[in-house]
Amino acid sequence: MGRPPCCDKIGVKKGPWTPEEDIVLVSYIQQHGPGNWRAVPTNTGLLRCSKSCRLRWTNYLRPGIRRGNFTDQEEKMIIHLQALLGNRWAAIASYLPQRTDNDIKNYWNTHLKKKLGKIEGGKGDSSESKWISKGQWERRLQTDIHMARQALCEALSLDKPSDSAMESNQTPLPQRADQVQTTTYASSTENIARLLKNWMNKSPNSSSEAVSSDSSSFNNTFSAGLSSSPSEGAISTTLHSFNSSNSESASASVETEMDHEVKFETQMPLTFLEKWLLDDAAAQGQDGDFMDMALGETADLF
DNA sequence: AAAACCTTCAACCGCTGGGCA
DNA sequence: ATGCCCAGCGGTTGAAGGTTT
Repeated sequence: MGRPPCCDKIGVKKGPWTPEEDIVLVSYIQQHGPGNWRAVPTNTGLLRCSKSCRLRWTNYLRPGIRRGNFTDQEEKMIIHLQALLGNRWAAIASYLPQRTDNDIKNYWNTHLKKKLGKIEGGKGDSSESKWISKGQWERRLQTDIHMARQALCEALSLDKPSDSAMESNQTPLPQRADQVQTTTYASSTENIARLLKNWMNKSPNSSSEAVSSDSSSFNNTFSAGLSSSPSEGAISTTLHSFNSSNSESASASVETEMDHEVKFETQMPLTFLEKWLLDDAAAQGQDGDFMDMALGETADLF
């Protein structure tokens, strides 16, 4: 009874991914773009189920992922959004395009929950219980509507040539509109270079000098390191073509993420979000307590 | 030095909902 | 209208590394 497994368990590998597997997956997506995950194990020869491939890509190999410590701003935003949306990590992650939902979820469970727990401990009741008592689903629904509206606005504004967010070149990172491709390229390069670096370091035959996280040297490394791979032909394609094919044939979600990334870096999303939420609440004139609760509680924490 | 305990996070599991025949 | 397939999501697990005793 029950739902059959997504893939037959026989011959399906589980556990941590090896650099070799990563490279095969990346090279496949390089050619075909993300999506149609069902076909990925068949076409690549990877002994992984489609879910595992998708997860590996979205949580680790996807371009634009930032790893490491969360900034104060990111932390505040997560707390903020969690108060508004609950444990809807994918929705929260859409406002932190450099972070995966899995990362945010882990960070919440390992860091923020404790942090909040300490602070809330002195206050008595938890914010969660408040939520339930105040009609959580109605509010979530409202938030969903707001999010949809915002997404539409953003989508429409992308077509405008003079987006103020795009004009900013004061950030240290290359984030102008004409540099988005470069950024994407660098990000994916960094991800893959990192895994290659680890791979090379682990390999007794390899020289650590051969690998650099510098994107300019990556292509050489990439082809050199893979000359014995079974899918050499696919892999020898440059990452530049990966980037361009990705941007052309990849799913809309990837493009949206890139667009989010540009805006995130240049526009202080927390204030933007707050303004949006406050404006909306004020316009409706019926949810002041909701905003007070969401913003007030998190504001106290810092 | 080593055992016990704790923390982190990558990966898995199972459920849900949308698309399609 | 119905059932199947698939992608996506959130909760959970467990291995690995770090810290404490």
